[in-house]
Amino acid sequence: MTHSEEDYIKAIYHLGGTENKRVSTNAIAEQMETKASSVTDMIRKLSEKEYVSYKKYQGVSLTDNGEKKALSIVRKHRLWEVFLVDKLDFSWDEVHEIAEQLEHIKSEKLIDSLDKHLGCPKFDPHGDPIPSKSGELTKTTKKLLNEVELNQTGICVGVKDSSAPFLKFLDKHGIALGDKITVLDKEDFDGSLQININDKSILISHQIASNLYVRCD
Amino acid sequence: MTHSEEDYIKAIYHLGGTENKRVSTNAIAEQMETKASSVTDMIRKLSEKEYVSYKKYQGVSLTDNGEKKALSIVRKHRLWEVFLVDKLDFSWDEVHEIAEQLEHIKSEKLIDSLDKHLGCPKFDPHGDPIPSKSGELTKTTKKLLNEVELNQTGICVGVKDSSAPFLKFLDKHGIALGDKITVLDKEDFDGSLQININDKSILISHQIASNLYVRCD
DNA sequence: ATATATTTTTAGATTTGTCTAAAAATAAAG
DNA sequence: CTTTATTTTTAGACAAATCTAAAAATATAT
Repeated sequence: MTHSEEDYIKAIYHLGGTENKRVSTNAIAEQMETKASSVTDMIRKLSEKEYVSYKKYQGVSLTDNGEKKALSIVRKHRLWEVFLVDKLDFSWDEVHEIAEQLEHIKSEKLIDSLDKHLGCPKFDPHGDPIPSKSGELTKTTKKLLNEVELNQTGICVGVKDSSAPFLKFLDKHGIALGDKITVLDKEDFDGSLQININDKSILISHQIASNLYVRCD
Repeated sequence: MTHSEEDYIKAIYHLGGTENKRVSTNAIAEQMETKASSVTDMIRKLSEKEYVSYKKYQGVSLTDNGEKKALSIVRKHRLWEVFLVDKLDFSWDEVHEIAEQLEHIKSEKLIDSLDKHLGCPKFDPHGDPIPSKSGELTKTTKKLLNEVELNQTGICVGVKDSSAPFLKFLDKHGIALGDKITVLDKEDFDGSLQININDKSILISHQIASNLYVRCD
């Protein structure tokens, strides 16, 4: 399987082109920053190889085989992200591009060993689940902090707004990736939240809360 | 710089096509398991990009720029080999193929971090020196054990014969990669060697000695 | 429902890296 | 110093992945 074929499979997967949902040619073209005509060509090839089911003008969806392939690529991508953050001290927002390259390295033993070396992590640095070797996904929803219910606890796994000012704000108030956050109170008036983080209780605005992703297992 | 271009540069480097020594088209073709005509084409391109100096029918040699590039690729290759052996518990004879893929990953920060993470190693698992970031090579000769002088000490860094029987022999007699070996005596009669290894003194045949590489710093 | 707009596909061209087969240059041998 | 053999280069073709421009199918709007 080609580097490029893998990229297409992954794109279709991320657009949700699985379990009977069909994905349009244009959507894939946009996702991959290429032209629709190129997409049609590649889809033809993937269809012949039975990674996708394709009907002219009706879009594509992954076959079982294609989805398995997609999950294996996603697994590699996310494991490498964990490696970069946990072992090489990259910050979670600079690993994507490199993982995009590393995910194409071909060696089953390499991925198995890497997985063990990292302690078989279940989530990547952005809080997204890592598919198991057999392709199972831990189905946990990552949600915005303002959607978390009262007295529930979540782990901070990412940001929606990744602008420098926002990241600086988080840094200043001691909110970091991996921190455990409990929602103590919700103000009806302006939607601001009283939260517990690192054994301190602080008040944060709705705008902050609606840009912070947490995972509640 | 393309994946393929990098492969050619590396091949020329390994054939010694540096410092005024020219390498023949056929030699490159053989090394890369491709055809001479393909080599000519690629050499043209590399010549235009000034990575090699090329005169028709006279072979090629790397320019300063090309050599720098080659050293950077070799550096990546060998650092990844160390990673695979030291961190992922690969054995030193199964890492080459994977490192061949990993050496093409593009990220300066990645290699710098990897280097630090591994403790800035000076040699790869085969005993070959790892070029520094600026392209300097520790010039130590790796030699066969039977070429080591009396009372000199070397570190076991590889084998010439990598057949299963030989590796089994080494295992059985407790000779492993990284072991310190001192040559205590040489028998004129049959060339066998009395060596000290792991605080034990043993006698090994010339045939064994002439298939074991050591590094004497 | 018919005209218009959008999406998707086709047809033909391009680039990269490769190949085969034939021609040209160099090296080796008598 | 010719003739033969080897090496290297050219010429032309091919597969992969892409693009542009035009045609075909589908969707939208009045």
